[in-house]
Amino acid sequence: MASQSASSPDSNPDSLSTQLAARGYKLTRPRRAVLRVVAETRESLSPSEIHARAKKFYPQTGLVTVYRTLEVLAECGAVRKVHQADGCHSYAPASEGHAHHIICENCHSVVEFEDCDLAEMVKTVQRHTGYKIEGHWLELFGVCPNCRR
Amino acid sequence: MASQSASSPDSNPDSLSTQLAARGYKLTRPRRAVLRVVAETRESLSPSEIHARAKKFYPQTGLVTVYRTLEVLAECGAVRKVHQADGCHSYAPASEGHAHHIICENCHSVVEFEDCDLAEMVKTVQRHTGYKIEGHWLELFGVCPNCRR
DNA sequence: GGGCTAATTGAAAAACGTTTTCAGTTGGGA
DNA sequence: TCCCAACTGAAAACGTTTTTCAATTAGCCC
Repeated sequence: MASQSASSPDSNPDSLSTQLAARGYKLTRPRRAVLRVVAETRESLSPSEIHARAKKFYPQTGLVTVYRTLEVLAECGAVRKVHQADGCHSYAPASEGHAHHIICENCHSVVEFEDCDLAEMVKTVQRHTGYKIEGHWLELFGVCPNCRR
Repeated sequence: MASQSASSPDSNPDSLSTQLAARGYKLTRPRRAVLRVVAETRESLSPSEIHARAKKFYPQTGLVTVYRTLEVLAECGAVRKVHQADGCHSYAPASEGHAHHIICENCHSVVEFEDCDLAEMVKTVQRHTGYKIEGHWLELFGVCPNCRR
């Protein structure tokens, strides 16, 4: 079942805050700013885009702190790095557990989905190549409902 | 059916050469050097690794030219950018047509495979999200036969 | 084979994105 | 309120990629 990232329980700023606190991280102003940016977006954003937006909430926010906060959020699983043709330098909100992204080629909006049954394919490929397959990585590209109009 | 990249017809230096010529590219010494490196490897290599190896064949080869040649080769479909956890800065030999890579987490060796039947999944995801899905991108991670020993 | 010309080259410099360093600041428990 | 480890931003360091430019070279034409 697919779910809108921006409205999933885990990218809600409150639950993110408590999740950080639970892991012993302090809830500082710049972190709050980055959290808000991530929670409010439906697009994948580069660190510097996130920095620009975070400054609207807390103008002193430094780019360095954005990098550090993204690292923490990725560790918590709240964001995921998104890999695109032009590089792998943006982050998208993510909910818990195994999930993949669909990215709109037009507006970069991102939606998560979980239906990825690759078991059959993995078996075949293992048989053909002799590799022991331990993980996979899948992204879909397309056009979102908004941009189709 | 899976195929060893290094032995596929398209990463063979000769056919690569004629392919370049067909597109109006000149066959210069540094390009030959990069071609040989790509044709001979079974791993995914970063531009600077490729540069280091290319210098064995033509010592004057500049790193800039490696970047430029990789761009040309990617355009011809002879190499593909490989995306890994630590970044997306390496290239793997690629044969023609739609294919994906399996990358060994231990030695970075790369094998291609073509069995990717995602049609069913794509249909489901389209229904659930409203996105019109136009492409996908899949990489498998695992341990190659050599490293399993 | 020799010469011509556009494509290609390497070195240096610029431009990026990311990480490290460090002295000063701050969140949140005692 | 005080205290201290966690955290911060500015500056500098760093590695990768791109741009610039004068010199070189591949391959066509004669």
